[in-house]
Amino acid sequence: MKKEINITEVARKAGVSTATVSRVFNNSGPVKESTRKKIEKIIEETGYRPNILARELADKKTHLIGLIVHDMRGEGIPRSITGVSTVLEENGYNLLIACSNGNINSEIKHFEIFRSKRVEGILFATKEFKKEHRELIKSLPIPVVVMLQDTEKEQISYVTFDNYNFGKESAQKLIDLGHKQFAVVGGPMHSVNSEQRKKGVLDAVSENGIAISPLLIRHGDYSIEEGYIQTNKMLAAGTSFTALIAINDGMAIGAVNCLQDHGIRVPEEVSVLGLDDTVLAKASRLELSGVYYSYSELGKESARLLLKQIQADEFQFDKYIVPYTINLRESVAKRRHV
Amino acid sequence: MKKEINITEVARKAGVSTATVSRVFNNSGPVKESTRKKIEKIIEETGYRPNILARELADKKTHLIGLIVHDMRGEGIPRSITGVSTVLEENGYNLLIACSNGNINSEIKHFEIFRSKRVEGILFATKEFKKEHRELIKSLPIPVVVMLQDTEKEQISYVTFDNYNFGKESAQKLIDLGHKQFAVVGGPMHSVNSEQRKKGVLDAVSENGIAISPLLIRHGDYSIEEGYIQTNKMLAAGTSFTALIAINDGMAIGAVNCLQDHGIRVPEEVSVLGLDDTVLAKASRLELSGVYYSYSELGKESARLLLKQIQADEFQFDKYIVPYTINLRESVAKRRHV
DNA sequence: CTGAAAGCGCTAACAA
DNA sequence: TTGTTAGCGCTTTCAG
Repeated sequence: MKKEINITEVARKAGVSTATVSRVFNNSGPVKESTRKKIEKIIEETGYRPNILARELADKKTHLIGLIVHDMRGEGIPRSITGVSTVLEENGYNLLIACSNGNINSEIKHFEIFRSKRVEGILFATKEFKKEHRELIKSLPIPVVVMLQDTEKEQISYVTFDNYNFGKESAQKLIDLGHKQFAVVGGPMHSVNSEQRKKGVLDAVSENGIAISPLLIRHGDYSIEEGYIQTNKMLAAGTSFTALIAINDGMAIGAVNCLQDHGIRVPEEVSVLGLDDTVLAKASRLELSGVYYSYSELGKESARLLLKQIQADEFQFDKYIVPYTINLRESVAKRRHV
Repeated sequence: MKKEINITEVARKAGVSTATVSRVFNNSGPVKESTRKKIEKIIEETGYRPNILARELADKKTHLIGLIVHDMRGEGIPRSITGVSTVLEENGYNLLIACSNGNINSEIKHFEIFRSKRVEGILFATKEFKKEHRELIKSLPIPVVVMLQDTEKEQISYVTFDNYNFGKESAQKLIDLGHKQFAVVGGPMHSVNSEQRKKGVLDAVSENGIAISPLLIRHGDYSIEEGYIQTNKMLAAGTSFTALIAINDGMAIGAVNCLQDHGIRVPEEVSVLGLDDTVLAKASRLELSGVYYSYSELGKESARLLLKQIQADEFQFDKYIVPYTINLRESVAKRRHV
């Protein structure tokens, strides 16, 4: 195993001082052309690479950002990470990643490790934002930006999607198409994002003076299977509906499958819309309607917000809401037989 | 912005030397109970966290692993990363990630950066393994493990799937079901993984004395759309087939869609198999057959291999082939009308 | 049981 | 144009 060579070694071989080598490497001062050449030759020959740690220790800048995520399955987070990575690279920062698997102890541990590693800021995505998180983050001497959660009331900087509003606007679109009987398949009730979307939907509905049966509000775990199961239960309930909104596209697919298995035509009899628009939407035969929001953009903005705070050397509360687009496709139609 | 406090500061406040504080923090030497208590109190009060950089500089161990990937869309790589992350965490290592977007200059740059950051080893996933990669890696003073590529002939350690064999075995299964007329939708021809799978399929076919028309060997970019388009072209060619193998499940879905649009029943008239088994396979109405291999396992094994080399302090060539399972489901049937 | 001091590799201020 | 030196924060002998 070859060893890395250090600056002293290079200096010795070149018969100069370390300061001169440093000047050559960083172009940080005048060096006579001949000595520069000589040193460059040695660097070339030895394959010398400065030990950045030493430099970082000296000027107390690591150019390191820590990212803690709870899960990397699903297409959202990886795309966000790509966005983060892009912006960091443009700014000469590196990315330290930890995956907590939703375990709060693991999250806390990684905040600690990252702090010890002297990252200059932390990006944090968790399933559920708890009091412990708030306290931990408030006690940190470096800025933190929360991703995919609304931490407005904790006054911690965040970047997220406009869950409430696109939920509301989506429902309004269906209402505008004449729909009056709704069914909703929400996500897990402890998920803030899912609940916000659901609230948007329900608010739109009630603001239009439409009632919705509690039997037609169900919850699933985002999977295709659950979409199927919950839709099945709603059909069994016997209360009819002409529009179904699922909190994500996986469950929307399950819903379509279930409806079709019951001989119910989509969209002629029931329109289906997912509040989400991932690769899954494209896999289904029927072109599924959905709401698109860019995870990559979310990652980029999160990184930008964080770098801004690092550069400003202060943590002002800040936030960014990523825009969305509602894509109505095959699975949605005007209500018939009005 | 609060500042991080250092060991000297703690020592001063406690009225002891830095050596003693260090001993307390690391439990690395005898300390009188009363002084220990005193120091622990100060640590608690000040929230002191040692600067790991300094420690790392001192003992030349960063406990850092670098990971360079070309792309994080798709479900494979993120799952691999999770696997890597799990193993590294168990072993007290941290993960530095860079996304190259398949750009070779970016890849090289990150090898450089990681080396300067004194990572102890590098995991590398790229689309196409080039001569430049080989040379760069051979010149590095730290071990590298290549993921998702067979770098046997370059004698660089790697972890990958058994592409050739599962391609071959899958085709054999269909042959055993009586199929004699095959169609194949391969991936991009420059993709080694895809070509290996294809070769496996073709070898199985020819070893069984079956001929396959060149018109029924096509290539697509892995997307559902391309699966559709290429299948369409094969149907247009007029040569009939009873079994279609797509190099991944996305294209298999496209193929199924296309066949059904032509009124061809799956699997009654044509069996369809994807050499891949992701979330997409589950999204299709028809239960798609596929080959499953664990990306998470791939990540874990890659990390283990790398750590082993780091600990052994030598780069012996090593490799690991992740096992697979062939899952025949609804989309595959015995050949009828034999 | 505790402290003084050297050293990890590099940068930057100050001299020469 | 170049070298000397101090110092970044920590660990680790070596003395006491």
